[in-house]
Amino acid sequence: MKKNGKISNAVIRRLPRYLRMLEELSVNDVQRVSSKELSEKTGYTASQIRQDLNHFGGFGQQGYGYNVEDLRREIEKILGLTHEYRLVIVGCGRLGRAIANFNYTYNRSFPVVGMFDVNPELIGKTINGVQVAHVDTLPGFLESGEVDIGVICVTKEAAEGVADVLIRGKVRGIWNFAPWDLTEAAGIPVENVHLSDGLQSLVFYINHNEK
Amino acid sequence: MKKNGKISNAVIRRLPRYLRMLEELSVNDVQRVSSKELSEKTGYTASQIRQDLNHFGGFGQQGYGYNVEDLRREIEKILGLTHEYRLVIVGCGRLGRAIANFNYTYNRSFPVVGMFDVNPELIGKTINGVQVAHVDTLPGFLESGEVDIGVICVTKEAAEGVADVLIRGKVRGIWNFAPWDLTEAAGIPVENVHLSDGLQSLVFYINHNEK
DNA sequence: TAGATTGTTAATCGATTAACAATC
DNA sequence: TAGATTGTTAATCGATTAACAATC
Repeated sequence: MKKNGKISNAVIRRLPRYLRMLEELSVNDVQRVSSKELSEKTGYTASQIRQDLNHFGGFGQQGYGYNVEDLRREIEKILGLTHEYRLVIVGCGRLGRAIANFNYTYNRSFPVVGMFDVNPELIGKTINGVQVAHVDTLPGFLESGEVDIGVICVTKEAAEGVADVLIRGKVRGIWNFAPWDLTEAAGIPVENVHLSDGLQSLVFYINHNEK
Repeated sequence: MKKNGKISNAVIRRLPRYLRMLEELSVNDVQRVSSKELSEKTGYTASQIRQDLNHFGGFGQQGYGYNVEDLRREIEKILGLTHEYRLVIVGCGRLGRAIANFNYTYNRSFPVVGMFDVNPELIGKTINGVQVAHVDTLPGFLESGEVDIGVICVTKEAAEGVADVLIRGKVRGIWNFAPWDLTEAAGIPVENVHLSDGLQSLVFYINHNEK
């Protein structure tokens, strides 16, 4: 990071989007891209894009723009996507299995190394090559130190207990899909995904869609 | 809406969170709540909460606070959660089925009325009481006019085509889980859910978690 | 009434946009 | 060189926070 100041959350949230656009350009064998072109693709202003990227360093070249491959690699470096992050999924209902599959298909740098549930019908089953184990075995599994991120796909009621186990087991971050807010008081970064929040704001816009 | 000015996106995104807190209070038979208490629960400042709520009207009472039930109902009214929204899910892979199940379990005011796929192995199967049909039958199904929201759970490649069909079929909003940005140029509100964006910013914070 | 807490205005803060000199 | 486009500073805009009078 070039600048010393703290990078705002808003900037960080835009990086994955830049990355997606760059990957697309890369796939299409586009070599260079200007902030103006990125602006058209992302909907952010060209000014904002240049501003954002400059928080981390001068990746562009005056009169030319940005080299697609270089910029992609830089953003990957900034985010830390240069190596794998091992996931355990706790809760193997449909959502847990969907995440497992999603990661297996699109997100190869986030391998699922363990899956846990309490349901005897699921335990022992193999999902994308990973056998579901009982949650009671999770603390022992975490002792291996091989887990980076815990994914919580259990009910609201069970979520807090699972979070505790994951934190005690020293995972580095939590991706929480339970409808319950795990605060950063946890001491590790937490990404709370509230699917129905998004659906509810969609409903607001449906009802206020002037036209 | 009391005030005439446009309500900012940031405010709308906070409403579902307020609603969640109020539902919890309601379940616990709490009658009244102050902006200060809501502040502790949500992490937003009391000032911001009062500001937010006042965009829509004076729901509180000086010296007392807010009546939990009333406020809950008001926010539901603002969002438009006073009646059902019928969903069709396009793409019945694990993610589509997870959404179906999620809605079936937690979101009873968003009934899934149709599920569609192209995979012959899935067509005819019943998921939470809904039979999966071939996507080719989707335009006909939409003619009934009984669908409010289309949920896109197909691959990136197929997403645009599905969006076209949904828009032509006059759904009122789209909930898009495909890793592709459907712009609001669609003419109807769209909620793009990019699961991996969240995971990637989590990784950033994992790598920059000072402590 | 006194105490509490809202509704609302004003102050502050931060993020976005505009502008342009630097330079490839 | 001339044209293009960045990097960066300054201006603007909007959102958040602070403060307090209104009032239950």
